[in-house]
Amino acid sequence: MRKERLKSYSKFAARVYAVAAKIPKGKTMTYAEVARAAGSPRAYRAVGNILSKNYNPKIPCHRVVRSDGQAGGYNRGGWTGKEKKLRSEDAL
DNA sequence: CCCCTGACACTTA
DNA sequence: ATAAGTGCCAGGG
Repeated sequence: MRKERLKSYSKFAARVYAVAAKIPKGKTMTYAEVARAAGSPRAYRAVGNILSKNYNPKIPCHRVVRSDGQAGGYNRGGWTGKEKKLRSEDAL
């Protein structure tokens, strides 16, 4: 049984969710930007970590990309074929 | 408190 | 351009 995440996330995590959910359509944010908006510009690592542990359906993780502009991992490595094309143009 | 893990970023070879 | 190493931060056990 996987660990139940419940709402045990800290303020930082909640901030990350808020920021990620705020990403407008046709736009992409890097983990660094999200971490910065979350309050810790150096916590881009924690952002990815929390995002992966606490995945929300309202959080378009595929819009969150790396500094290279390359997407990281959606759904813990589970990409949907359509999403792949979508994130190519980002729902353009 | 200590150790491990993780969907990153940056530098050097 | 690619690979490997290092540094950063937060969460969970």
